[in-house]
Amino acid sequence: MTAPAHSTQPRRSDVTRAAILQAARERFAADGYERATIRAIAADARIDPSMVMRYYGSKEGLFGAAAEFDLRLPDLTDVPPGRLGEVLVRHFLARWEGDDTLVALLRAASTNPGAAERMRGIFADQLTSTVATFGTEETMTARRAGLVASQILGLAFTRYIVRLPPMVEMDPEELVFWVAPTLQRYLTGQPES
Amino acid sequence: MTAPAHSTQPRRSDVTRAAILQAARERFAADGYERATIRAIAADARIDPSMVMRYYGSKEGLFGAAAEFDLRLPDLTDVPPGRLGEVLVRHFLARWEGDDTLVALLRAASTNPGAAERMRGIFADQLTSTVATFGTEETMTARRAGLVASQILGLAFTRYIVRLPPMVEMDPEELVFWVAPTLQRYLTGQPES
DNA sequence: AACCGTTGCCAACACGTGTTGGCAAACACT
DNA sequence: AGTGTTTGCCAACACGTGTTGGCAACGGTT
Repeated sequence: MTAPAHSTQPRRSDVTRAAILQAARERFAADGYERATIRAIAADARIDPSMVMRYYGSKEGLFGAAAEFDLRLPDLTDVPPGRLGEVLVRHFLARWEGDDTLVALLRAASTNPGAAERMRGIFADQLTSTVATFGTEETMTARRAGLVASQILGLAFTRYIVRLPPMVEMDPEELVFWVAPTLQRYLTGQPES
Repeated sequence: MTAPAHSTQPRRSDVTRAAILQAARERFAADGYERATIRAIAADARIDPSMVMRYYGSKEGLFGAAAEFDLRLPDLTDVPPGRLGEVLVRHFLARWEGDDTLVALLRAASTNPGAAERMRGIFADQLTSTVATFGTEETMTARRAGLVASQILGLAFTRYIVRLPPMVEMDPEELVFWVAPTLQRYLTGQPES
């Protein structure tokens, strides 16, 4: 909102903007939307709180920018149909170990309506469209995607948010071993007769 | 803190206490820990905010009282071993449709460390001990319980918190159909070789 | 060198929060 | 009837929040 939105020339303040964004992601991920204060984020980024306002307009605007997230779902067309679940779990685990964004979004979605809306968008659009590539019937596709989301988000929730000890201790391979068949069935299992 | 803790005679203010508790549960469930204000809870209970403090000491104390929760897991010893998953899903769905407490705890656990701790306690103690009734090896039992929790909480999270449309629209029977086999495998499936 | 937009900080505002102390009415009990 | 306790409300405090406006230093352009 400071310059023409589609201006492509780099601004001198880009490093500051990036620092703010990273600090915001970390704080939102660690504390959730309401506990993460602009002052704390600004302190992490070593700048004045008012800078955050100038560059991102408001706290909600900052969150909107910090919680931009792409699942980066792989192309599943050339995956053996029997290994879809396994590929998906692996992808998700790799995707959010080391990226705070999803955790931030997850934490915030519990209390912030806007964040919940975005979460809905991500899993409705990105996941559903991926599931649809090899699915058939429309409402069934949506339900399969929803079920996959329920297990995936439950995994993330128990492992990264609540930190249930057994879920934290299991290494990725063991999680894949247990969870992959679940997703597999949600994706390709035969619906109720 | 007002009277001898173990006094069993009813106080005249018990109805007020109960009203506060119910309003607190609803607010915590709807808004999460930080957004649910003492003033709003007091207004719902048609009482002065200072009453909340007198009866529950602090906001955290109020939450502690409001989020007291028992999973009320049924005795699984006389359930056919092949239907454990089904029984569990049914129980959970019935348990928290119409009781805000778990939703309140779930929302709060995302941002409030104390709530997360309590959540850990509930699923570690209650669920694990139930799983242990027919389980064998100790760390394996804990992991089975964790996996069950991941799917159960993921179900609750997507259905009641984020409200993913397909997860909201599915009726309980359909959820049972899909999720029961997952829990069944987490409970009785053969571990990694 | 003079100019103008950008980057940054400081101080402050308006507001909502949890929390407290005091005081009046209602009650219980002798 | 009189006394001590309980229940409730009011007003206020101290504090942290998001947010704003002004002002100094800097950078590039002419």
